[in-house]
Amino acid sequence: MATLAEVAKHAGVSPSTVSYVLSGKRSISDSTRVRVQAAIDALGYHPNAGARALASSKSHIVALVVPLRTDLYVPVMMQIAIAVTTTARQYGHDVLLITNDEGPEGVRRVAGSGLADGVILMDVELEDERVEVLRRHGTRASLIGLPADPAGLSCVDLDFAAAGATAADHLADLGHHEIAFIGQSEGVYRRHTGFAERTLAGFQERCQTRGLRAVHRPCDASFEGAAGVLARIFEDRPDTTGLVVQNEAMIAPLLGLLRSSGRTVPEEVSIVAIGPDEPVAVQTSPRLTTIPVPAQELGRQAVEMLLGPDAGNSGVTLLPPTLSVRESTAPAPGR
Amino acid sequence: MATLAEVAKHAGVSPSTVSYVLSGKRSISDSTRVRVQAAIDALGYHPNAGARALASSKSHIVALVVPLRTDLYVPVMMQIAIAVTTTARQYGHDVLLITNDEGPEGVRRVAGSGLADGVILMDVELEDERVEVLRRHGTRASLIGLPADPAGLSCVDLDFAAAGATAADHLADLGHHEIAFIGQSEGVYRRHTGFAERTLAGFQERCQTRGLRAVHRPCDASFEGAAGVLARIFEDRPDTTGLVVQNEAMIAPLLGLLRSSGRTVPEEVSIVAIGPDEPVAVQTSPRLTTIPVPAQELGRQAVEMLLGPDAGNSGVTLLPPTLSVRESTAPAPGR
DNA sequence: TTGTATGCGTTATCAT
DNA sequence: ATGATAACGCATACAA
Repeated sequence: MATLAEVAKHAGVSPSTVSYVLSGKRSISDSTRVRVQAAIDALGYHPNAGARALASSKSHIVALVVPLRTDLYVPVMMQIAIAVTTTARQYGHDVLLITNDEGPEGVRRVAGSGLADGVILMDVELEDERVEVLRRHGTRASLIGLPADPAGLSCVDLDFAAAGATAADHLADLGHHEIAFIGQSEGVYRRHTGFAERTLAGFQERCQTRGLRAVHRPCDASFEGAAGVLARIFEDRPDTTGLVVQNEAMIAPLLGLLRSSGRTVPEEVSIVAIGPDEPVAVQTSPRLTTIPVPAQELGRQAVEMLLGPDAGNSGVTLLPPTLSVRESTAPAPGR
Repeated sequence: MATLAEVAKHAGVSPSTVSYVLSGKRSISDSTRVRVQAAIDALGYHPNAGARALASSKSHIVALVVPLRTDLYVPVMMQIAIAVTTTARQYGHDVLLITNDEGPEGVRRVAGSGLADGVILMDVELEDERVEVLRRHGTRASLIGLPADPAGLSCVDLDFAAAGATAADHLADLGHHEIAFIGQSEGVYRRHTGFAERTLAGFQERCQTRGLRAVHRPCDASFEGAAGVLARIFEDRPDTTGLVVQNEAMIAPLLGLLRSSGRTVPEEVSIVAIGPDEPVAVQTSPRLTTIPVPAQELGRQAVEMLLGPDAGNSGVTLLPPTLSVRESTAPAPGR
């Protein structure tokens, strides 16, 4: 591995000149720049990451902390992770993957060792130990999701409350009166996962203002779970004509169950899905009306908050939900 | 940030002693070890990653190169990524995420800069430029998947040929005669993606020995794709009673289509799925008979080959397929 | 516009 | 069993 010093010798300049050619932090005459560049190419020089990190006390690495739970939908995480990685590259940074089985200790480790310049937290909980570690440590961080107290932090998330409200509105506009919210598994609510609670709150509030009768049913990620929930809904409230589903894994089973129970979508039952657009919504029949979670945008903005032009400005960014009307929603029957 | 030198002063020992307490590379009297440890705790010392990497020329980081294509099933990658990360941690390593949009250059970057000690390649193609970069560079690497020439490389993969054969066997054992293989999208085969070709080859060969009539149909990841393929299969060969599906995203649509076209599973049509077990197979109705891709095991072994006790031994590890018989396969009708 | 010299925090070699 | 100290490769403040 060639070193900067060797490049300098080869080009007949001083080491600092080579360094400045690389960093562009001071002006270099064209002639020497060319010579240096030639030497770099000739020797196949690559700056040593460790040395660079030591000298500049910047690792050019951001840590991405991902949950390893299986009860939240995986493609969203993957999309976020990829968006984070590609965006970080645009700022000359790499991404270190930290799984949450290390807990807060993982965050302490990467922050304390200077391994990462900044940390991105996914799947933030309302009271999150990792956030405390970051605060104490003074590490630059950005969160995807909202903790109970976001003071001094950079956070970005979908405005799930608005998403819930939008779903209710859409069904109300179509003349539905009895609707049901099929949510995540109970554990998610028990952990007080922010996004789930906010969606539900926004949904319920809007149902009230619009005069809709609504029920909430958590749903385990299994065929039985879906079957049980669905049966219960139509037993308790046979006149239910609208479903809001925030449980992407259950979309396919749900559609199958509705079909085999003889309820047509959207003629008899309308469905609005809150979740990832990509894999599921467009592969179903009928195609789903959705309020997509903008995974890519979340990842991008998280990095932007960390490394972008006005990094350091703490604050909460709530992305407005969008409604993609497809084929799974229609006017309520008998209207 | 406390430094090693400060810890040394605080403990009244020399810097090297502290270093050796940390690394355990030479014997230390209990008394000083305790004093040093106390100083470490008192100052909240964490070794600086950059300095450590510079001095030891080991970053304790492995790079994981993930594809960003959307036509291969995402959960498998996520499972592999997580397995890689947790296993790497057991060896005291972290994982750097590299997306394949950087191409071979990304590999060159992390290897050349010493950012990573080793590289794990996912979604390896038969002729893979990245492999050449690694070879030239002499970087330690392990591949998940098989290149055309694996000489000198550590590779691990599911034995997809055996998997294809196992699927054929299972259907043959059940008395099926006309069967169809629903594969990945055409692009995957055009790129000569190893696993797809090997599965198909193993399948076709075994069909021949067992006297089965078989057709292969690539399938795009869309509802229309599934519908078209299915229609074509039953038009060309109305007596088809067995389906082998290696396209996890299409499982749900396929089941839906079969149901709405009045073909019952498994009474009239049997289905064997080759793909991830977790999310899809157990959420369907009926539950799918599968030959699972052991994502976790693949990730674990890839790390093991890189960092484990006998790392450096190049060689190809083909994991034997397993067959999970569930509810989607039954004896051929009329037997 | 370019060169010189020092320091970054560890590891590891050589002493003792 | 422990201490001194020279690398490690680069960035940057200071000179010229």
